[in-house]
Formats: sequence, structure tokens, C-alpha cells
Amino acid sequence: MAKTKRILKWQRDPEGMRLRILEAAKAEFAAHGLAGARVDSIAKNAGANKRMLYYHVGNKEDLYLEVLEGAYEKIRAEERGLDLEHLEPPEAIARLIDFTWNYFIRNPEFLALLNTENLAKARHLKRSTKVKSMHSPFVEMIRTVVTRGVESGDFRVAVDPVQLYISIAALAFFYLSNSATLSVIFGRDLLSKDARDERLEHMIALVLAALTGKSIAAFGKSKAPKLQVTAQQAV
Amino acid sequence: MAKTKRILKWQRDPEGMRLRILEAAKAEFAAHGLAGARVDSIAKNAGANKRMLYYHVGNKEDLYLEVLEGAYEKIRAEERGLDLEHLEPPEAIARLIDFTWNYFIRNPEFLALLNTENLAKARHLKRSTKVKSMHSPFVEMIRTVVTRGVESGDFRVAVDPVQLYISIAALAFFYLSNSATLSVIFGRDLLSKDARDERLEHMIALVLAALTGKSIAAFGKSKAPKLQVTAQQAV
DNA sequence: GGGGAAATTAACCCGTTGGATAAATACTGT
DNA sequence: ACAGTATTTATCCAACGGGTTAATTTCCCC
Repeated sequence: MAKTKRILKWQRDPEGMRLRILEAAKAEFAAHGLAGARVDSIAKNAGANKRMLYYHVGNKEDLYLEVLEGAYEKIRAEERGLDLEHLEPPEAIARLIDFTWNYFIRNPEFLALLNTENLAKARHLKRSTKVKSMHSPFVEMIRTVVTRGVESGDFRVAVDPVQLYISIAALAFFYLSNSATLSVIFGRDLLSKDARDERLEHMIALVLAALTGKSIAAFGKSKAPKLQVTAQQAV
Repeated sequence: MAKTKRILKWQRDPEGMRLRILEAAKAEFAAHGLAGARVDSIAKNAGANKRMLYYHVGNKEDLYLEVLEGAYEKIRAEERGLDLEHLEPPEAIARLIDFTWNYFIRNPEFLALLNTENLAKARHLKRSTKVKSMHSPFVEMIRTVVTRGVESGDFRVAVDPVQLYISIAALAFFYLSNSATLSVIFGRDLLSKDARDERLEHMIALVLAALTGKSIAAFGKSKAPKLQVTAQQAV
């Protein structure tokens, strides 16, 4: 064992390399869009060589699609863990809003990637086999909550779960995705802690007030637990 | 006057040329983003040549900023014509939603441009002198409506007009801007006539139900006048 | 311990793109 | 008719950017 300790110029690590490439690609595509992303920049940030991208994943568009699919998989996986079934319907909706909001805050690249894909008119997503099947379970989950809410008398309406989900996503997504321009226009920092707390309360109050028709004093799951907010104050 | 009828190879039309350039640039930036836009393509679609872009406007980024400023000016101008002052507050809100929705539908490039600018973290907008001042009047207009609504008893809450405006814009913007990916995911065509009508009703019902706490049978300004919708059905 | 596939590097290729320049030509108001 | 302005045509170019080729290194299995 008295071998000469060879100095390795590099180590083999295909899985790790692949992950680093996808991570760097996600950041690059999110920061600059598909057209603005630079393959060389991805390689460098992955601590790799441009050749590696093509070796492990494929060309720029393959890379992009894989990043996009990964992003969808990630949020759907977390959504599955939400477990809204055994919450009171209003609480379940509040939790859904809270989760969506915080997921978007924690994963700003997700927003940028979706915008990029929509600029491309979902051209890549349409080609994806993985993504299409991932969503129906989640819609059913929301439908169940709404149905339970109507039966229990908590909700006065049977909302289309797709409309409801889109609205919840919209309230969070637009605010965060467009915070840069909105902050300039309104002359406020919309991403400050206070502004974010205020927004979350506003969204929950808006949706729950519409669904229940009541003021919502103690739905609890708000990220600002100190403030006991009523719909009167917070919509 | 027996002049030779000269055959003109081209006409002078600096203003027209400038407009065509900006129009073509708007389409190009909206379709491909800032990085994806091609200066040569803009020139061709403007019926001009590349030299003219630089002669009349400037480089690519100057061109982009001018397009962006023009887009903001246009929507603010139309908003000023909304004239919400002498409507009943709930009707005023419904009209605002209706207008916002239809403006976005009529001007899809506006949505794409905003997304592009947010991808750039509002880098260009921050440099713009024109845009910053254009917005406060509009917020005041909404504040007035809300205040009137609270005083008249129509609204049970004094909403922050900025939050309200962002929410209204969000409900419309996200749906339309992301319609490509959402349509794939939910397996529906979200841009069909029926789907659009349904969405508009949903948005109005959601916001007005939250503000008024009542069912909203006849707020009238909906684009689907045949359907007399109650909040019960439409949220 | 060595052969060979797998992983990685380094170097190169070549079309594209934004931008600049020069010169010629045509138009239009005065 | 003239002068200044608008427009075209032609060309250039340097940087960039996606993609490829060939050589090199590593490491696993026999």
C-alpha cells in the first residue's frame, strides 16, 4: 500500500456531474430565458466543460426541457405532501394558498421558467410525455375540498377547482413574477418582509371571503400568526 | 405641367417609418423576448433595412425601451378613459375587471413585454423617466371607488387599492400569459370563447363576492350578458 | 496490473448577429 | 434648382455561441 499517491486531475462522477449541469442550467435559463441562456456559462457554473452538457444531456433545448420537467416534478411532489384531506375546508384552502405562495418565494426560478415556456407557447411542454399526467390528481384533491366545503356549509359555492387553482396561483405568481416592474411603478419594495406578509394575508382573505362569504378571523395557517386578521381589515 | 410622371422608388415618411419600426419591434420582442429578438427581422418586418433602426431609434436596447414605454403609455391612456367615478362602486370594479381582461386579450404583446422586462428585473424600466409618473393617478382612481364603496355600504372592507389592483391584474394576467402551459397541463383550451367567458365571470364573481360579501346577481357589465350569474354559480 | 469502456478535457469550426461605415441615390420643402 | 434630409445598398467585422472532433485521463473488471 505504499503506492505513489497519484494526483488526479479530475474524478469520475457521472451522476453528480449530471446534477450539477441541470442545476446550473436551471439557474441560467431562469436568469436569462431560453434564448438568453449561454451554454458556455452553464458549463462553467457546473464546474464542467461544454462537451459534458452534450455528453450527459443533449443540446440546449434538450437541456432546457429536462430542467422544465424537473421543475414541474418538484412542485407536484411537494403538493402531494400537502395532505389537505383532513383539514376543515377553509383551513385547507388557506394552507393551499400559503403553500403556493411560499413555494414560489422559495423557488423563484420556477416562475421564470414558466414564463419562458409560455413565451415559447409551450412548444417544449407539448412534446413532453412526463408532464401531462402529473396534474389530474391535484385537481381532484382540490375538488374534494370544495365539495366537502359545500356540504359542510362552509362554502356557499361549488367552484370549478381548475378556476380556483388558477386564481390562487395567479394571485401569488403575478405578484412575485412581476415584482420588479410593479415595485418600480408603485414605488414600493414589494418583496420586503412586511410587504410579503401583507400580500399573503390579502390573498387568503380575498379567496376565503369569496368562498365563505364570512369574515375570517382565525383560519390560522397564515404565516403571520400574530396578526389575527379579519376579512374586514385584510382583503 | 406636362411633367414626366416620375416613378418613385420610395417615399419619405420619417414618422411613418418610425412607427412601422416600433410596431415591428413590439411584435418581435413580444414573440421572442429581448435576447431572442433579431434586429434584422425587425427591419424586414418594418419594410425597412437595418440601417434605419439605428438612424431613427438607436440600438437594440434603445428600441426595446421605447417599445416598452409605448406599451405602458397605451394602457394608461385607455385606463384614463375608464371613467369609474360615476358608477356605483360594485359596477365600477366590475368594469375595471372587464376592461383589464379585455385589454390583455386585445394586446397580448403587452403581457409578453412585461414578462420580458421582469426577466430583466426591470433593468430598463428603472432607467426610464417617462413611466414612473404615469401610475399614481390610476391608483387614486381606485382608492376613490373603494372609499365610496365603503361609505355607501356596498363594500364591507377598505382594501388597499394597490393590493386590489394587483389582484385584479393578476387574475387576468396569469391566466392569459400562462394559457399555453396551463392548457397543456389541464387538457383544456383555455382560450376558447366559452373558456374566456367563464373566466371573466369567475374573476368578477370572486372579487365582488369578497368585497361586498353578497351574491352578485346583476352587476351587468359582464361580457356574457345572457347569463345572469349569481355568486353561487360563478365564483 | 493491464485492457478497455466510460468520463472528461482541450481545441477547433463556422454560421449568426449586433453594430458600424461609406457612398450613392432619391425625395421634398422652399 | 438647391440643400438638407431620408433612404438604400453594400460591405465589413469582431464577438459570440452552439455544436463537433479528437485526444486524454480515469477507473472498473478480469
